[in-house]
Amino acid sequence: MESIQVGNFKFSLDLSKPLYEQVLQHIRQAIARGDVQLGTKLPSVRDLALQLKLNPNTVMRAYQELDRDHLIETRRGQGTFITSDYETVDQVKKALASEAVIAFVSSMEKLGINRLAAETLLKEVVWHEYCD
Amino acid sequence: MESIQVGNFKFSLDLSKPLYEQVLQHIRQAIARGDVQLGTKLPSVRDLALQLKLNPNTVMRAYQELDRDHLIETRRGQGTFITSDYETVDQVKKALASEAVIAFVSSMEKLGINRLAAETLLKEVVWHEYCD
Amino acid sequence: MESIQVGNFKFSLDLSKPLYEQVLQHIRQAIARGDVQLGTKLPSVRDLALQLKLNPNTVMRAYQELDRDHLIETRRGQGTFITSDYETVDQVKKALASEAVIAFVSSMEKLGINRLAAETLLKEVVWHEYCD
Amino acid sequence: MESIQVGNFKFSLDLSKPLYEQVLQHIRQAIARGDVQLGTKLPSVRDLALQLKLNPNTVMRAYQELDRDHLIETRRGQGTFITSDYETVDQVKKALASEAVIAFVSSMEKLGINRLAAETLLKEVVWHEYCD
DNA sequence: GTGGTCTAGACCACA
DNA sequence: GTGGTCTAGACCACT
Repeated sequence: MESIQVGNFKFSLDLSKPLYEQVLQHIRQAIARGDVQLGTKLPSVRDLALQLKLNPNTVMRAYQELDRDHLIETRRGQGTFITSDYETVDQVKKALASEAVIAFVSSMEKLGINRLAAETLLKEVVWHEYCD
Repeated sequence: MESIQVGNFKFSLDLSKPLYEQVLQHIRQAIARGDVQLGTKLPSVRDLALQLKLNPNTVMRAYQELDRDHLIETRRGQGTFITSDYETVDQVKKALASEAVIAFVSSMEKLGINRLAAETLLKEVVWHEYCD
Repeated sequence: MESIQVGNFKFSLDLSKPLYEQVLQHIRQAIARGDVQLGTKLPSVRDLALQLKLNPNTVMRAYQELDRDHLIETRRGQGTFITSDYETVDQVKKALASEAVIAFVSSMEKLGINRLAAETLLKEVVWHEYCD
Repeated sequence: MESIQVGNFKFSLDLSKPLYEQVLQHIRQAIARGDVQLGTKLPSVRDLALQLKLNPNTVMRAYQELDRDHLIETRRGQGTFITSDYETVDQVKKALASEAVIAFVSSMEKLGINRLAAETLLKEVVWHEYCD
């Protein structure tokens, strides 16, 4: 799993998920995390595809989906830009966070792990992470 | 999303993921949760397929993947049985739990949400759940 | 994999191969190895099935195949007996041995392992076995 | 038993074992033997199926099992490739070789053939092979 | 009766 | 174009 830096974005792609989805997620997370300034220009589809060694269609699809969520906007002849609307970014961030939380709680329930045990597990992981 | 009860198993299938995987997960979770007794016979491939309105091959694939993880074992001409080895079950349960925890923590990190904020989110969800 | 002693025969059954074949092999090997005296009476089908917790049909099939090779013979109303013909036993033994040798050499060839390397591997295994 | 050449692979299929397993083994052995270069593209599922006169599903199953062992990797929409990781190949090769050796030694023991006699048999076979 | 293999053919997602 | 999933239905081996 190689990691490639393009502008302010860091991409690491593997085969476990669709490539367009991974590209999409990396960009979305960078925006949500605040790693990139709102209103900034994104690399062109062709450029990013070249650097990530991907088919332009793959990058295009990632951009399209981000556009659909209004996280980025394409201006004819000028390129693709990150939205300037903080509200949108915040909403997306909250939605993603909420999704992750729900997925986690749901997993614990499906495995029959109660809240206390789940919290213990969480602490263990956080603890291990600090060891790295 | 209809829910179907077969023996001690409850299945609810949708189209978001491969059917065989959903069947697999339901059975695996039931075993991990301790809902079914170890060593018990599973419904036959044909039987489960009939009740879930699936093709036998789809059910079979779920069974085969569980077999590879040693959570179930197939005895020629007799049927398919849940493993009697508690160790295996426990390991699988721990692996699944750990996977979920790591996915959650990773999501939070990718979104730039720190531990405190993450915990707050978790509590909110639990609170909402009680409302349902 | 539990091991069960019945008369002079030791059976250890698993799920990797057909049960009737495993029963057949255990008996055949015991005869080839000289562990049981020629002309001796075998346990009855019902008896062996009971002790091995198998379906009588399974044991029956094993006996039938051994009968086909004239390694055992069933005498109406008296039971099943190991052949008294040493020639037959010797031929079967040689055939099985030859089969094993050919399988081994074939495997090595298919993996592109030459004779020298194969011999080295063989010695390693034998050496490890002595450690046990 | 006809033999079919496809790219750098030679397939000869019979009815003694599942077809998907034979396909799997031929590819695995070719990789272990070093007959094909690591990182190379395999024939597409449909293509190989066509040439071997098999159903695509049969070929796919062979590919999937090889994928699980990390001997090959499938890249969405692009095709199936032999792993580039020499380590994995080497491990698999060693495992297969070891398996064959153990099977052989075990057979000899079960037949009550001692080491010296086994070595004699081995030499005979090699001798016969040169006659062919 | 059980599971396992195989075929034929449809439909989908991805690049 | 690629692989992945699913169905329908046949046939086989084992118990």
